[in-house]
Amino acid sequence: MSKVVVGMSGGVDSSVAAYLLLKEGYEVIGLFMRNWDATLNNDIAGNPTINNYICPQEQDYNDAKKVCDQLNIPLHRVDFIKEYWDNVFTYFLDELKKGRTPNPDLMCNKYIKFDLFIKEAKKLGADYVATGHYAQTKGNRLLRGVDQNKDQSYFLAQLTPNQLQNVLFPVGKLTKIEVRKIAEEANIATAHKKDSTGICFIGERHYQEFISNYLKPNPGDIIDIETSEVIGKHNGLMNYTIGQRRNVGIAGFEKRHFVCGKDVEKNVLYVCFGEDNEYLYSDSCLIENLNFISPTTPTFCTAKFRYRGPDNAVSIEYLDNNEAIVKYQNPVKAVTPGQACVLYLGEQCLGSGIIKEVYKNNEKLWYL
RNA sequence: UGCCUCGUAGCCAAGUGGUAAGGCAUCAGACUUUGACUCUGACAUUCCGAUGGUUCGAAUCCAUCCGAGGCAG
Repeated sequence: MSKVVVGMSGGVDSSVAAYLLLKEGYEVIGLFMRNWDATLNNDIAGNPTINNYICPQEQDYNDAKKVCDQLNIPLHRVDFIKEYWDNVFTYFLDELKKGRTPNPDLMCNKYIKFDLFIKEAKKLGADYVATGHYAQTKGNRLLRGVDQNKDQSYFLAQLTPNQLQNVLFPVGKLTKIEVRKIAEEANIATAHKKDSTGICFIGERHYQEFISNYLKPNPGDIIDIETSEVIGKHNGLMNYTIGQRRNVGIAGFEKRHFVCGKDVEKNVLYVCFGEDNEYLYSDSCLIENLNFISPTTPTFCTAKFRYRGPDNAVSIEYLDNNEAIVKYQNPVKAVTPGQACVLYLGEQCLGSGIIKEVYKNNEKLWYL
């Protein structure tokens, strides 16, 4: 009988994953991992649960334990708090300092869930490793999850084929509604638990307050990129991303404002007005850390520039150093350095790169 | 000092006699394993710089005062 270690997060998806694997006849072992400790990590300001009697990570463990008891499978536990800090959170902060918009969850999957976690699972004798991700594997290829609305392949697009070897995503062929239904019918304890959101393992936070625990505020000017007028003060470039409208702190203008750029040297935040302002659009970008999951490297495919963003038709020019130029068929709004450009061919997720520079009419956008 | 303009919620800003548009911000919520984006709802209950007056009735007309800016000097 094949042995599969399931990453139990304490949510419905991994609970149902374990349940389904049991029904399929696997020997199932649960493994819970904890990667964030608010006290150790000085996560104080903007933490809504800091004063709770029981912290959310422990509550999640208790939920995972409850489910494993129900399913009559063992639950092991491992802490990667230091590793998460070193590999994911440090990267996150470094990127912010550069004025970019990092995506920590991609790195979490690359360095923690599909690396350290898998190694831990192997120590437990795993033939396979499973998680509750909405994605599908085909051999060591990656496919989108069937539920278009929940598809999480975007977050997995920095994994290597090797990392996807012997990985199972049991809920990837289901919709969220079906997963909830299965959980209900099987009376699984987490059947009605709310979906988790926010940075994985950290949770929802008041973003600016959360960051203030780690990066000092650094106020500077907000400038209207079209008139060069100073129209306000920002409290640190790390608090803003391209395309952002809320929490910018300026008001009194006819049209809606959007963040369209930042200058780390001058400590300036650029904004523009109107939903379709030209400064928000680009027609190509340079990506780095190009990672291919698929063995084929096509010239034409589609690309997502943000999680849950639309698929855009693109063409690709491959360069050296794991870099490539991605040209979009139509201009795209708010393509942001630091975010992942994830490439798809139909349902297959080909791989991804991290957006490094953004261009329009063959010129690098000076304000990004 | 003479003359002129203006003073509406946190910020812009309609409304010039009939009983306070709208936008932005903010707050709450939906959506969401990245900071978004998007969507929904709330948001000046005697109040429109202050005080008097005209009027059935004024933020809208008149007077004075306070405050901001401009022209002349």
